[in-house]
Amino acid sequence: MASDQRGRPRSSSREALEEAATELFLEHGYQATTVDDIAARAGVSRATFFNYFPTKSAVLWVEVDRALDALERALGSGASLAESLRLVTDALGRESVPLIASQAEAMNTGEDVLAEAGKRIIALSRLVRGSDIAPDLVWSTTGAIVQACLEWAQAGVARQELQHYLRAHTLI
Amino acid sequence: MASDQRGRPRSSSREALEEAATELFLEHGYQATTVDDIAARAGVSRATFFNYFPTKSAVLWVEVDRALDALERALGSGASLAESLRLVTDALGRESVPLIASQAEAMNTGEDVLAEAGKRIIALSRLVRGSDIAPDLVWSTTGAIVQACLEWAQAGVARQELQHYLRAHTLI
DNA sequence: GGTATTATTTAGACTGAGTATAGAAATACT
DNA sequence: AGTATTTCTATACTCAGTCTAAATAATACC
Repeated sequence: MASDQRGRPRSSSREALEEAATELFLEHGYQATTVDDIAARAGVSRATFFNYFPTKSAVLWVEVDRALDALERALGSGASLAESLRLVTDALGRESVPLIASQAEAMNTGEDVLAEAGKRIIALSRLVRGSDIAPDLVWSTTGAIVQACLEWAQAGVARQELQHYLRAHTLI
Repeated sequence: MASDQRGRPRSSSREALEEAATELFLEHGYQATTVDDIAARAGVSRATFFNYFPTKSAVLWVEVDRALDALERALGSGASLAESLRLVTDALGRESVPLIASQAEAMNTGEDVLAEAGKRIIALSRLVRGSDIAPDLVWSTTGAIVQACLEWAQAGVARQELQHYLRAHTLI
């Protein structure tokens, strides 16, 4: 197996699965692609898929989940929400728009992917609740963050950094 | 309550299913209850359950979905968001808190119910987007509505009408 | 080299949600 | 009565996700 070559362990199976899933989602749509299909194209077994991803949809959300984890860590170290958002978005390139945001349409995603989006929004709201934001502003703040991220993700060639959209909503 | 032994139960299957599901969710938790269990207690077949509810979790959300439908109708008739919210909440009694909101904890609901909550939030955001609200305020407005509804649902004996909480967030 | 240890992968069986369909049973309508 | 329509059921199916136990790496250590 691959040892950690720089910081985190690199698994070729994981990468192969991510790649195979992305291809198949774009080729045949999210619904029409089964976990078996993904594993087959990646050249591993079905069981291996679930070694690396808890659910089929998780492949679509790796970047988002990583960002949420980073935000949680930042908040955990005592930073304010605004500071934490700055921190997390600093580490984000202008072009690293999550796959799910840029390709959702092409993948013909349906209700289940929608539900997954909702899960992340709720997870975000929990982080906001645990931050320095006043309790009665938790959800409007959560909504504003979602809004900023969507504007960023859906922007075309004129896309600016995520921080710009957060600033426009006076979040940072 | 049990129905008569011979022939079909007088009450509609739908009501029997709703009741059976609620009981079982409270008795054994949401996860531990299968659709088979619900159908068995309701005295109907599993297939009948899916005649009335698209998913197992839908039983928990009937009131919420009804409210969302009402909001959609109100907006469809040209009313502003504030007016529509007033309209819908007028038809809501002070005590008719959705089952899911008041009993979620007792039902030991997990990730899937969370995902269902997220679906409704996204559905709400779509309605807001189709209303008179400015595009860049869609999500913060959505968040504020969610906040108000949660405060209402989670209020104890001192609960006031939903309109009170919406007003506190300057939504109506 | 060889051997123990550990990480990774695998097959396979299982549960349970959700879908599809065709037919049976109840109800409504005339 | 008979017929149409709705409601219900049996059954078989797909697929996601869980679990277990074993096989196959890869690595560490001697």
